[in-house]
Amino acid sequence: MKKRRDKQIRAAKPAQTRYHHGDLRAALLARAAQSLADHGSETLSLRSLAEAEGVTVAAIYRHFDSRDALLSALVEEGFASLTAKMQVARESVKGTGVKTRGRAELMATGRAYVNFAVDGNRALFRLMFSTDRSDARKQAAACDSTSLDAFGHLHAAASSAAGGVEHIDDAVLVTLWAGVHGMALLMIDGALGPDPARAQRGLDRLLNTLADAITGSAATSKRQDGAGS
Amino acid sequence: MKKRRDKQIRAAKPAQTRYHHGDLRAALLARAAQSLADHGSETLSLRSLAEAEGVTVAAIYRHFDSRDALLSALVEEGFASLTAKMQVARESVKGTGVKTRGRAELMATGRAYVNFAVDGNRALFRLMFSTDRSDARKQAAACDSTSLDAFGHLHAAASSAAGGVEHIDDAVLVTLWAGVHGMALLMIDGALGPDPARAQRGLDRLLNTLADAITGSAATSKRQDGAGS
DNA sequence: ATGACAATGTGAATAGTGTTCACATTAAAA
DNA sequence: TTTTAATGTGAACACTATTCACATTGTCAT
Repeated sequence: MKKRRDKQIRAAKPAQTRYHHGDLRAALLARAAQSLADHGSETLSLRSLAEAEGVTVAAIYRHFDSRDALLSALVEEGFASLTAKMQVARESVKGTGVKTRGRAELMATGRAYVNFAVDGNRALFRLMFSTDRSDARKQAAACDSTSLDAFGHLHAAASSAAGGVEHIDDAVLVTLWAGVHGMALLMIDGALGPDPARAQRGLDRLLNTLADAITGSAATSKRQDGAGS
Repeated sequence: MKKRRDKQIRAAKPAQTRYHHGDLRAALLARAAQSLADHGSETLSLRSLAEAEGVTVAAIYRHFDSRDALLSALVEEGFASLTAKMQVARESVKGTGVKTRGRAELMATGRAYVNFAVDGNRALFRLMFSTDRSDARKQAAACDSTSLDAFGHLHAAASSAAGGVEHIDDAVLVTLWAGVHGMALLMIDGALGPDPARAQRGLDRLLNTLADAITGSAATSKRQDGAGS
């Protein structure tokens, strides 16, 4: 069977057949995001998008230069959403003790990174870090701004974990990013098996280990907090 | 510009126009692997593959059920190659001291994982961990066998690092896998910037930190070995 | 209000794609 | 040698993205 680009995205609302749609660009993005979440990025056709919106394919090209451009717009939204979620997670950490609060911030931020990817944004997350879209301009810009925003939040959280101290070793930050990034992708791809608790334990261990490395404390091998159930 | 599935894969050798190709399946796989490395997985067309091999598109379907099935065959080759490289790397570690040798094995295995992905297998590596190919059967099998082979090598290396037969905590292993996996993908996607040394330092720090966590030793924050120069 | 103009949507056409099918050719088995 | 299974061919089908000349509409200055 051929992997069709899904035809029946959603039946369009009546849309009193007026010539101009009103806000087509936003509508297309919303429906594309839905289709992306439902069926992945490869099977996402401009034709079905247009049909679902009660509009012609060519109309899409008044708002996006190409299919890749539309995907890039979704990616941009995705990065904004990711950084927002990380920020919210970090700021919503209550706690008095400086050290324990820093660790909690680090863990909340890391969990937010992974949860964003796993909770309803699997295909989007993969797309966000895929470089083979043809518009390298957007990608370069994204790498220097949006993507690094996420990195910035990890950096800030790590700083808090270090007790507000500046200048966290870059190698540690890269390790942190790689850890949460890899965990997110392994979970998305189902490589860790069907048990979600396994990934959860792994993530907690990862963040605790890195928090220990950052604060310089030791004897973390037996740590279990946060993984409780 | 449309993202064409590349037309000019390679001019076919004369191929004395005999009706039967001889070993079409292998030839297709080889050329597909080349195209994958050169231009990514999305732009890989059966038509160009067939043309390059001096054969008709339909002939491909005598050897593969679908395009996805061909890609899955490449994925299988990829996992075999990855695990082989990991094994070679781990076995080629010389050393007398039990502890230092274990650590060296862990680092060699982890580096092999990342190097496989980065050195000429970028698109393949992404494909290997992509779940949206339609043949879920192969994927499930791959998850239970080939993919877990790689995990097995990480496990063995971690065991060595622990100084022998110890029972390594699964959460630590997952952390290890996530770390090298994420590092590989961040490097592939260029998220770490143009400086390769940065990723190298990050990877070394990651592996050292995890080796410390496994052996239970402490005070590793200042460790620098392996990241030399 | 009216005209000019830019924004937006339409159809049709082009070129490329995976997949299937009846048929042709060849190698291997009986 | 005859039969049979494997392999390759051409032509279709149903998709896809992209582009183009053209039609319709909202907006803004006159």
